[in-house]
Amino acid sequence: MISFPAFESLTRCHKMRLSRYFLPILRDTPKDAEIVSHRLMLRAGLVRQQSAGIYAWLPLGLRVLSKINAIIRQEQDRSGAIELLMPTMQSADLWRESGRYDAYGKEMLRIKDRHDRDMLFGPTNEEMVTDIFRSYVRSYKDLPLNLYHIQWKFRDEIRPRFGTMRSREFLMKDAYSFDVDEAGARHAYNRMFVAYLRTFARLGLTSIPMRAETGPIGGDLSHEFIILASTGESEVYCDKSVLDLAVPGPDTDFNNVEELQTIVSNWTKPYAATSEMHDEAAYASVPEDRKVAARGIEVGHIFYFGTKYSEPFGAKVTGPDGVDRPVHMGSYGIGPSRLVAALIEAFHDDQGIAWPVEIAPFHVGLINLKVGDEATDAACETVYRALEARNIDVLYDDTDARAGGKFATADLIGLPWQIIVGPKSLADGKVEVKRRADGERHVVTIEEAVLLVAG
RNA sequence: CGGGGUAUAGCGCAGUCUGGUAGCGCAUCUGGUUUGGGACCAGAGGGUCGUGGGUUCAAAUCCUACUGCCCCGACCA
Repeated sequence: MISFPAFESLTRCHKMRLSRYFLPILRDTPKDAEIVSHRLMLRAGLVRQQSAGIYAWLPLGLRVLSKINAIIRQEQDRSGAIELLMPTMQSADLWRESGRYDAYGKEMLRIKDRHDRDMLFGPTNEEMVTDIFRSYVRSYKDLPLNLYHIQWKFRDEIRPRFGTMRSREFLMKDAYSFDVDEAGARHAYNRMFVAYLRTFARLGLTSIPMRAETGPIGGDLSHEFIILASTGESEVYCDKSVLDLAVPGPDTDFNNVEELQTIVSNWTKPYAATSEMHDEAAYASVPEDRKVAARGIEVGHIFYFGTKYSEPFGAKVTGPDGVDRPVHMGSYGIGPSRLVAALIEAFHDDQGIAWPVEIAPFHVGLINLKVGDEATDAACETVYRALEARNIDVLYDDTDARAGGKFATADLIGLPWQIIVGPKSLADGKVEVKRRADGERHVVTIEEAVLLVAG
């Protein structure tokens, strides 16, 4: 099977000249944007609003989204999930089978095709994936199975707001697990739990799993993954000790039931709940100096729902005893388009965005302070080619703008490293390297600069 | 869905009360002077004033209907 990271590395362009790029920077803040991530996404040319809660992803924003998706894919694949791609448009008949065509209400965007058939823009895919499953899978030997896709969803929110944080059209990674019994489903749940911890950590985020509403099934198998941010929509309460837990490493054995259960148990032991699930009595027993009451952004949600869909859909497998049983299912969602906004909430300062290295749209911004000058042009070309040779993503500012404007743009779009080439340092054969996150600068030779940013 | 706003050049706004044929800043283009943290001078281009209907000699401006967008509340990756 061709893995997506390999596919993406074939198509990704590693270098770009700003003079030839499409990067519409806004100097002024559009008045609609209330929260900092929304402002910066518009100003840095990541997205453009096309309608209420509907956004076009501009080239720089798409690069970030793609990098997030690549990390999500790697961790989903590592945990044993398998990617497919289901359509955005779905037939209403499928949703009538589960009873959700009526139950979903106005949040579902309903459409009629030319033959007057009832269609809808999918807000989620439980029905469709269950239909796919029941069409092909007959035996317990084919389980466990976890199918996921990354696809656009539409939920006709009453009031979309906060840019891509709460949009109507949004990208979602949704995974669906199928197991022969509840014990198997619990292990499937734990696999996703660990995959999520790893995914958010790789994105540079500290995520906290919190008990969430379980719906009709009950039990303890639903968690929201929350990152702390003052602009978050959720009120959260937790025991600070959860922040010190070690994230499971890449060598985690996802087939080892005990190992995963131990990890999940450790992570769910400290108190952590959103306001809906908050238990004052339990919170009161958390030592005073470890209490955290804050706001958070929900970036992931996992839950087990047993046979809620498999039963009405007749999604059964034949067990070793020859008896057919409906499969036990769970679903697991991450919102990449929301994550872009959440990441900016977590990584910005007064000058603009400061992307974590893993998901920065480019790794390096190469700034030519005197375009047209033979020496600076030549030095920049040398750096540009050296970075290209090492497959380091570079955005080369070869425009003839003034120094101040270039610095402002570079800080705004927030690439992790800036290599600044100007006559001043070049007089000594040096260039300047600036780390965006903390502003630390080094005046070094070109060779040293390339090594420095290469890490 | 209820409440409150708003709609004039790519962005931010003035002009509306008191009707007379559209302006400012930024951005863009041209020329010049500049050039290490968002320069300066001179010139230029760009607008069915959200849409439809109405009043009037005349509508961005008054009346009316509609629509888009934003904000505040209850639901959600």
